[in-house]
Amino acid sequence: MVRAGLTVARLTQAGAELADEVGFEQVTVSAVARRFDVKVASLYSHLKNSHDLKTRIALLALEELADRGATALAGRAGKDALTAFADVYRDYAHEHPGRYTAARFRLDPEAAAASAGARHAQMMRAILRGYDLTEPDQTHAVRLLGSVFHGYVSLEAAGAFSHSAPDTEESWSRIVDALDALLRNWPAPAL
Amino acid sequence: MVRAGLTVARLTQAGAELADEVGFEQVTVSAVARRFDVKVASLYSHLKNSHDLKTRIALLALEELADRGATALAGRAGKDALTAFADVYRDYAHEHPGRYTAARFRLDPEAAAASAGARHAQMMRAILRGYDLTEPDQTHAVRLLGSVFHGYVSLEAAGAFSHSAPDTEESWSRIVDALDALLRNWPAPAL
DNA sequence: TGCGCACACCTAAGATCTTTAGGCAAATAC
DNA sequence: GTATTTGCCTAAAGATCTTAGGTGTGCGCA
Repeated sequence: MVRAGLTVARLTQAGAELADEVGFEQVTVSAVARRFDVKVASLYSHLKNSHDLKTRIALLALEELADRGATALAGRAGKDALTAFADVYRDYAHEHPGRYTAARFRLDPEAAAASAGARHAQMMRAILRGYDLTEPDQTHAVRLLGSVFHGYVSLEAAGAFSHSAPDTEESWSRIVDALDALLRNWPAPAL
Repeated sequence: MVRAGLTVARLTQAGAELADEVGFEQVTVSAVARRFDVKVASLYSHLKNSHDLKTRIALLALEELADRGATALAGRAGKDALTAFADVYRDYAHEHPGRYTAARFRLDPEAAAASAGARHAQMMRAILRGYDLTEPDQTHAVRLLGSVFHGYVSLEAAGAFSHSAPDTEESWSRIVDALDALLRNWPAPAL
């Protein structure tokens, strides 16, 4: 019989495609096996288990997202950088909804440490260099940016904004504008 | 044999408790049946299917959250209202992680329409009455608030902030302060 | 108080997914 | 060209979901 040429990388890739097509929740070891026209058990020489597959897809998505972020940030600063980076998140989520969901998959500590998570945080800090924030405030701002990007994209994907005007495109750009304004006038700690 | 006294409400409640104990992902029709010491098939006279159960838990969580929000908002305005409402979200997520996850379960349109989603939006609009925003900007601001609350709480729950100082408590209050400042100085549309 | 009916819960069974154990054949190594 | 590695397979057990059809309980009503 002809071998299918399974590798962890190809399985992960296929899982990511599957996620975009049918949703990350529906990604199963069986479904991936079907896609390679191979018996389910065969995947277990490459993957530890189902959770392992999902973790790998999550790590792939985080890498891709970080790569796009890095590209977007190159040669940009200030509001320009902020906008470009924000759009990377939203565009990625639109193009790859399943992968984006995967990127928010709860990773166990070891996986998290090996993930591109740190790169994401560093890029946000790089953006903030264009604004005038003291060190502790920078951390707060990083968390705010992460929250807004992640929150907006999630809610939009969940359809939370889909039943009200105006369109989400406009809200997005107005919100990014607002964040820029906020970062330029970050308030001092309350008394 | 003694009847267990199954009702949709009790099943939903049990599912919600289970979600908080072992995570929303682990909530299964079988697990709920086990909790009532009843055969799995028995639940299918009360529930349409597994998805139905999850939807009901999600609706329950959204109601509870809206109730708490309404209580918090009573007699408050401005920043006071904003802070109280924000804390409702975060506290609920801490107290009931499984339910909070459930609240973000993707609802089909009919379920969404019957959900407390509209109450949430209305409460946010009520908060914004304490700030001076024109109508379209109010919508953008509602979306921003939703994004930040949801995003922050999700990322915190996912452990995204757990490996860096300062503590998440402080970031949270500084971020709410920042939102207040932003709402008081909402920028005009970019040219 | 007793009768009948509705329905609450059950048994049975098929389908899908996960995971492990052990086997055969194809690729690779010498 | 043989030997070894290893990729993929068969087999099997356990879990979940879901449907179909059966039985006894408890309530409404006479």
